Amino acid sequence: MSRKPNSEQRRAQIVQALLDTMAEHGYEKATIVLIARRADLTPGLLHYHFHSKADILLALVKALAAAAQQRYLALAQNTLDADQRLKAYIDARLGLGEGADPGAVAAWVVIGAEAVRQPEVRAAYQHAVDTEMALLRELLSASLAAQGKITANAHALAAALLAMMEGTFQLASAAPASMPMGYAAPMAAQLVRRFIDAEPPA
Amino acid sequence: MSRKPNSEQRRAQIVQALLDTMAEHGYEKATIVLIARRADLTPGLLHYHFHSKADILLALVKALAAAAQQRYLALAQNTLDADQRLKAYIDARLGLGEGADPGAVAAWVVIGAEAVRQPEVRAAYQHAVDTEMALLRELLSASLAAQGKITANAHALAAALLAMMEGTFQLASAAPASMPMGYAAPMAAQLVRRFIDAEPPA
Amino acid sequence: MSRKPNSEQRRAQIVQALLDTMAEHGYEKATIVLIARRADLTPGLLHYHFHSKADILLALVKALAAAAQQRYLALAQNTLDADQRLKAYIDARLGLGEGADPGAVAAWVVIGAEAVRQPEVRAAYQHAVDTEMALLRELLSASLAAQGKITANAHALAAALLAMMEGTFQLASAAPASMPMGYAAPMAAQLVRRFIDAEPPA
Amino acid sequence: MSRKPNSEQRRAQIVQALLDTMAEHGYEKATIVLIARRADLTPGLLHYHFHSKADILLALVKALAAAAQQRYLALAQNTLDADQRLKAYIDARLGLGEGADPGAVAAWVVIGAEAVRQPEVRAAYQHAVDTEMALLRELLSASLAAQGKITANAHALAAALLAMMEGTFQLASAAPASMPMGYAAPMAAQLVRRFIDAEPPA
DNA sequence: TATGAATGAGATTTCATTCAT
DNA sequence: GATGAATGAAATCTCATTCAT
Repeated sequence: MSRKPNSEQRRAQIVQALLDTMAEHGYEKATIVLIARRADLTPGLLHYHFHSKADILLALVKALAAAAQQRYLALAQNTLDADQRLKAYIDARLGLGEGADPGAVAAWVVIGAEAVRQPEVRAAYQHAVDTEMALLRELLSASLAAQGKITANAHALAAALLAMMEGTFQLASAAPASMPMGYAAPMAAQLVRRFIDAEPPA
Repeated sequence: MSRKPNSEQRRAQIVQALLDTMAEHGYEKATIVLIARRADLTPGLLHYHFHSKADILLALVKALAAAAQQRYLALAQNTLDADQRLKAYIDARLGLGEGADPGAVAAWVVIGAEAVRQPEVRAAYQHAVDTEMALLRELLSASLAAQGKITANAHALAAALLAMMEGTFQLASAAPASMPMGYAAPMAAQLVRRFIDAEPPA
Repeated sequence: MSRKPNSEQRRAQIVQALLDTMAEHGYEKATIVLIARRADLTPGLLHYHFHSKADILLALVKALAAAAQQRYLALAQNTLDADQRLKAYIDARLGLGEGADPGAVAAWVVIGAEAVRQPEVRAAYQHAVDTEMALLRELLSASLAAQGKITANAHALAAALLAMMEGTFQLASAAPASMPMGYAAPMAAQLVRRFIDAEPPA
Repeated sequence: MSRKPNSEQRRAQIVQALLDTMAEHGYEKATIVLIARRADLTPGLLHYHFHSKADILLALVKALAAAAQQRYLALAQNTLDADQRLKAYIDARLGLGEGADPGAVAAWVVIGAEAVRQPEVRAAYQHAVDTEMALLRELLSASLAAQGKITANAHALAAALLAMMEGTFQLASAAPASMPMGYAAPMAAQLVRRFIDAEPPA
């Protein structure tokens, strides 16, 4: 409201700088000075725009969650059939599109670990997970229903798929050399497909 | 005359204290003082037995990897058939047995994030991942072969399954409230089972 | 709007405080807290202006070397004849003028010992020695030439004179009670004088 | 007296280890563990044979001073004439013989710096300097007298020569690359020779 | 808004010395 | 004599946060 015009831009700039710095150094070693340097700002200014370093992290978690939500909305707009939407979703998350921003992926992994100990981060992380779970469940239920299958296992299947996604991020960030390239999206799609095919009819 | 060395037990004690402390506070906030207090030792003694805090972490990574390897060996001894061995493996990793040590799981998640930025941790983490991948691939290949299926996709399937496991640990540690309980092991088993069933014959 | 930088004066202040503290306690016992106290600053601030304690030492070495260089320039400006310049130089270094800052002399002695083990200090120390050697050689060559003597031994003579100077500093700092007072400058001048007189003509 | 047979040998072993370690790391960084390792002993044993680390240093200073004294006695035994004895002394101190143990030279330089701040070391250092001064003065007086010269300046000349020696050690240890090789002994001898030659007759 | 110096709490690490065995 | 673990004090360094300008 009373913020000067460039405030929002500054905040975004700082949040992005935290993302970049965290992907490289982790959260604790992403010092205010390093973040400021990356953002091409001065340390003092970061505390003008954010109350604390933890606040920047929180803003980042929310920004990443919002970006995911955004991708969902873009996806939901298309009036594709259920199977195509599910396929598109998996590709968006695990395909080359996601791999195109390894920094965000690494930052997300670091955030996941911070969620283990920081209650506020955990809350934001859980909220993002809940949102994603709801979306996934919806996509899977629709796909199951379209095949005339029971939807009772949609929840558990969504959880397994989400875990696979999070684990893929983890492994891509921490052990890229050990994983076969490009395996994730097609294999996930096929696992889901065959699971659905084998489900009993409704 | 001379004093009896007790380094090995002290080191184990310290490593265990790091595990406990890390599970609760993360790596950076697991200070030497906290670790020492948990181990009921003085801070100086930690640096007598380990060169640095990073060294304790490295020892922990190796200990956890060795423990996993140990579970594999125990498993391999049993002369179960391929399917039973695969099922037992998944249960051991994702079932209640694994859940019985949530501390180790949380520590592993934190280690995964540290691997993003610490080269030496990354190397040890990757080694553990490689070992696990090799084991998983062997189990899956055997199961596929036993069904008379092609084994070409064993590698990608192993990667997907490993990702699902790592992601399950992550979600169990950081967003336990959001996940359906006990979903992981049976759902993973079923996904793999149906995938294998749908593979073409060799 | 923005704050005016004062780093240069702070750095000089800190370097001077290290000099004072080192002259009294040596390098290792010149702790950050002691230096800060002497400079009337907080310990943290020292690390804001210098990366490490070793960096302060390096700055001190360079400052002392620069001060010596400065004295040379002031000396060179005077258009005295060769003999007078040489005499003035020896007096400036070994006479009461130099003795007027026993702190700097003691600090220089301590630096010489640190140069034995710290490569970066050694490099800076060597550079100072090289500069001094070049100057001395020039002064001696001019004096020899003015007398019509060969200048082949100017280098070795310069080395001997420099050694005498360094040793005088050492003895003045570590064993002042054992040395005859005020012997250094006149005796050095006379030794050089008689050496030159006895050199063969060019 | 009541010490066990190997005590003296152990002490010598430890003192030598301090010398070696100090030459490389300086006094403060020559830790008990490093010294013990160099002596192939255990840390605890060092404090059995010496009350404190400072005590080992003191023993080292005395050992080095005694070794110099020893060289004097060996020298004095020879019934050379005054000039030859002086020449032999300078060679023994500054010639290749001395350069053959650069470790002892470096240790002596470090001791000189420690003498700036440690009273007990200073006392021992001064005693060594006094002894050396007395010897030098005697040699110079004898040489002057043998030439029929006045001996009034023997003290100041001895001081200058001692300073040159100490400075040579300093420069050889801290700036070896900057000094002409082998300059020290012949140049010192020549400086003294020409000084004496130019002295007035008694 | 913006700067950058300044603070102070706290972290890791070092190490002489002690001491039970 | 000998060992090596243990202690505790102290050192360097880090860094989020504050604040005068």
